[in-house]
Amino acid sequence: MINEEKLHNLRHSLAHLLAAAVIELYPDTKNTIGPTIEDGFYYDFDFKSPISDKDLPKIEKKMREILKTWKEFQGEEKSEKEAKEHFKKNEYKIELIKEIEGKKEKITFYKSGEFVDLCRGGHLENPAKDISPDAFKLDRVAGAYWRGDEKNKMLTRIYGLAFETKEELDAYIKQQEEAEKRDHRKLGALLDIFEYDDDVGPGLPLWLPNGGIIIEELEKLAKETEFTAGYERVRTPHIAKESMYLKSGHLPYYKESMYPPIEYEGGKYYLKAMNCPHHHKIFAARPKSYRDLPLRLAEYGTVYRHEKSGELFGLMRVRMLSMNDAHIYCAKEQFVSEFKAVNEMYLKYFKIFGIGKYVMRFSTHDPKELGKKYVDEPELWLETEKMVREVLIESKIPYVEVANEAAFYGPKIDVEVWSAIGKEFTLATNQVDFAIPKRFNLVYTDKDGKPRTPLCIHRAPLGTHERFIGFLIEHYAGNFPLWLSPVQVKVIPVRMNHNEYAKQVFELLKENNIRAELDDADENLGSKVRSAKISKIPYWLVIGDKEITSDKVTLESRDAGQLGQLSKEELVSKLLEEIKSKK
RNA sequence: GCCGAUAUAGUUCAGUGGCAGAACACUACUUUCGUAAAGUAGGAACGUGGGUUCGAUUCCCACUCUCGGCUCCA
Repeated sequence: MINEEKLHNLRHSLAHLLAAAVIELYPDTKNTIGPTIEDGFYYDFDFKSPISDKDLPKIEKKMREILKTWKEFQGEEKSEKEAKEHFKKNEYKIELIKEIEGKKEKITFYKSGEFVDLCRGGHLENPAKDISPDAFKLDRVAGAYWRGDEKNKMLTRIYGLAFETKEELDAYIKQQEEAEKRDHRKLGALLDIFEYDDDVGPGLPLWLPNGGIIIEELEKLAKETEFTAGYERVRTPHIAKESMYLKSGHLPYYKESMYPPIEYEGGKYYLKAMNCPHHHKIFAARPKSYRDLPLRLAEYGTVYRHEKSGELFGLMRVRMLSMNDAHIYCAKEQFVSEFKAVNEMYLKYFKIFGIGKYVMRFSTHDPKELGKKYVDEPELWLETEKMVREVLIESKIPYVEVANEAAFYGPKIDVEVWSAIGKEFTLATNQVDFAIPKRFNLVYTDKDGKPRTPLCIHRAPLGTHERFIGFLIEHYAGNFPLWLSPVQVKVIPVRMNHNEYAKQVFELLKENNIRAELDDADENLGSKVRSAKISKIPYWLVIGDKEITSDKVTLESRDAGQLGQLSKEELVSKLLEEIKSKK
């Protein structure tokens, strides 16, 4: 088994090799940086004329040629002057050299064959011997901004896959192909869950009936859970006047991702991109006492965000989102227990859905950005961040803390998950807001008769329908548990003359609110079973002479195979029990 | 938004400067069948707008959508 450092060195050496091959084939190209990544390496270049993935085989061939001549890596320390002289035509390297110099670190060059690069080291001793020429593959070409900043020039990034052996590379490629099969975009079409239409617009999904059922079930779960937890449901309009977003302070921070306003009778109306201000207005609609707190206002609120065209991705990144939103208004003393209760709700949901692989990301502010990216309340930032951190530690929830990623109005905790093809997404969010209630002059009368401003917790444990269902499709690979399955049972008569009895069973299931479908097509049994399996339906019933004679049904399961004969009553109670258990 | 790629029936994929092909799905008929595809027939497509050409789905240009990334995000 190769150790991590060796694999890193292998990939890092290959990045050098890629740069060497590119420079040899395209001599006027400027090479920039080339780190290793999870499955290989990449290198960013500034090409004089653009290249495409059609050029990769040629580059790959050149790499293999050069590899034979690379018997060692020689490191050498250079002065700033020598380094700048060597890279005088490459402004990117000059920038890096200045940076290294600024940090008072050593400048080192590494040379293999004819190729020299600015590098801090970490290579194989003998690339020609230690790199298997068929265990790497140039994967794709992509654009990437210099230093990851969209204000900078766009460079051309070449990605490569690299492993110790060809077998590992092949296994990795195979595994990626398997993962693509559970891609929610593919399964979403196969299972008739959602669709896009050019006339409706990009990022605006149409939920087909099967998607509609999943949405209804999720909302039912949320409504029941929130009712028990003391939330109250509200409803708010989809548009609002500009003045509200000016008051909330959202407009300067959010204008880019809001749809342009509708001008009407001299006023500007915006499509809402968040529900918070509307809920704040509901808080303000009646005078509040400390006895009204905590006040928990919930709504599956639909919002519109004009995400950049290149950012759209299946159901995971869309322009219309229905959010499992709620705002909890509480006194400072109530904050910890409320925040804890919200966390517990998250964990309860994750248990229901069997979500185990996620990261809790605690995002805090950056004092340097106060007044710019974040509201200028240095003490409140520190105070609320401390409270959140303590709740996390006390609840023993593993988390990572990242600075400079908070919302503009307070710290937040995001739940990060990965899509089938490896993209990272925030599935759910839980945010503290100490700023906007003040801007809206939200107050309650405290015990001492004085007005006080409440804290606000924004929370959306089920995220948005779009992203959550996109995630669930991949999480279950389309094999939804019974309670979420659009079709729960398919009734399959063996021959046409069994249709009548099958229809009776079908009606019985429907009377019990079980989502059944009757397949009375003039087809043979094998073909009907096949279509039930392809649609990933959790249960089907086979009805033929045997069943009619015994007045029973034969139950079969997608996950557990043949379950034998049951009476109709047993069938209904078994299914209802499983639906109720949400297993 | 930026860099690169793609676009042919509902889906997966062929193909061509001169009448557009398959499989599955769909519809009808035949068949009446016990566990992942019965048979026959039929309807159904070259993303949009320009250009080159006697003629463009094919070549060129622009746009749009989608895909792979970057940036951003629930």
